[in-house]
Amino acid sequence: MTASTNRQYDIPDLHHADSTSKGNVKATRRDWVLAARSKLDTVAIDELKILALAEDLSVSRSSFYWYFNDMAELLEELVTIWATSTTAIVERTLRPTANITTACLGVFECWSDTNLYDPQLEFAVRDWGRRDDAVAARVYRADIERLAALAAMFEQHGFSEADGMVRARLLYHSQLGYYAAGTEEPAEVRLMFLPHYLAALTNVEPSPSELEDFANYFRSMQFKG
Amino acid sequence: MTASTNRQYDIPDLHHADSTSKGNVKATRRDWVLAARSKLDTVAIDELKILALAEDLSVSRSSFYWYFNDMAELLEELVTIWATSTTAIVERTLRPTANITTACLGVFECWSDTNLYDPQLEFAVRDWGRRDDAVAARVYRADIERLAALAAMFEQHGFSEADGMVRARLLYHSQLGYYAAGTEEPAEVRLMFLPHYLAALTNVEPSPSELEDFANYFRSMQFKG
DNA sequence: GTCACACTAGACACAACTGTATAGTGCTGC
DNA sequence: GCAGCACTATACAGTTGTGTCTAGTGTGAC
Repeated sequence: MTASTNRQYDIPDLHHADSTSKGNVKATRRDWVLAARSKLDTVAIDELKILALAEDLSVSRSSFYWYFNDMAELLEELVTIWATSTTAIVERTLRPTANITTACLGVFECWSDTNLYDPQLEFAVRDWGRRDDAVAARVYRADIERLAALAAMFEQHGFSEADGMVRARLLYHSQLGYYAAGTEEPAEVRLMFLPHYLAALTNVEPSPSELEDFANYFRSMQFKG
Repeated sequence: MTASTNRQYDIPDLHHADSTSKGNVKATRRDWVLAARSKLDTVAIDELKILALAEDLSVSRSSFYWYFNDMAELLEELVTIWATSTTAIVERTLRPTANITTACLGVFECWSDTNLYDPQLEFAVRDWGRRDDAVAARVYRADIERLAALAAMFEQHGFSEADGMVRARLLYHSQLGYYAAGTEEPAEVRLMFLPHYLAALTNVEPSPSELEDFANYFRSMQFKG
């Protein structure tokens, strides 16, 4: 392979507007990653083409090979980014909460914020896993971890082990299924269904103030893109 | 991975064992379709290659062009096959049933039988829809139709319109999510969770005899693979 | 000002795949 | 037993993608 591994970049949070104004730079490593992510709405993750990304960035292909050895390296970075969503979910299941309703609403925050959980990337990786065993194993572990965390959350609020697991699955799988179906609804429609969802999931009627708090949070997120 | 696949199979509805024993025939149109379907575990539907299928069938590419104008025509056939699953689901929601539990169990029959509902094909088409608008529109209509049928089923058993819709979504989306997560569990494990699922979905405890009947049906299906 | 560094352009060789054109090949029916 | 239909093999030209190599180019440091 090429020896072009001179990087100073550090993607991790992918923030900070590029201060890389030095040299003859047209596309940064981060630009390539972002170009890849935004291509996922028209191309499967394992069918991303260097040429196509180069055209999107108005740069020649050779720029790519400066930052990455090959496409596999870029894809690895995408999967790494995807993996952070598991942390976000698990973190919320561990928050101390007054009741199961607010506990669930805490998790729902993830589905409100594409910085925490990006459905497009989620399904891109998941689809890839359906064809690639190594990716499938990582997706599998993530699912196990998420479900275990959610089940523990239900148990924490008095549900039996089996019942907690089923409700964890209902919550998680129905959310996955919601995105799998590609449902796109206005925020207000989603909020309208919310109390019924919560009631079915928790067996407890949510209180108006709980709903109100979440609705405010949810609406505020819609504007941040 | 050899291609010595002398099949006698019969997966979907397109039946009738090929009486085409005439002439110099090595691969029938149906063989091409089946080869495509069985490739979906390693290749995205819109990335199927004629060359690869030909190798699987131990036949030259030109055979393909005798049966199809191009790959688009084969894919159209796959989507047509996929579409039959909607009919299977809707048909079951319309069956007269004594209570909501048996009504749900009727629908669950679809998830037990890959002739009625093939998760692999389902997600292959769905993934494709995520990148192709025309396919997305067909998937969207199928989801609407399935959800409306399920919601009507709940309403038929006394649920309010909003509650029926939410429970229809929970049932359908959680099933989609279950497959999206690629969960593979032994039949007995799935049956163990079943009563809890039903209770959460319907708000009614299922009776032992209802569970028993379904378990027998479900187990019998596992061997037909 | 000029030099080195960090990056980029363009060209080349190669591989995979598509669609078409042409020349078979082996049952089946008569 | 042979004519013809239904299908198949092989060859060719064209497209799209990859990875590598070599020769740049603009900017900041000195």
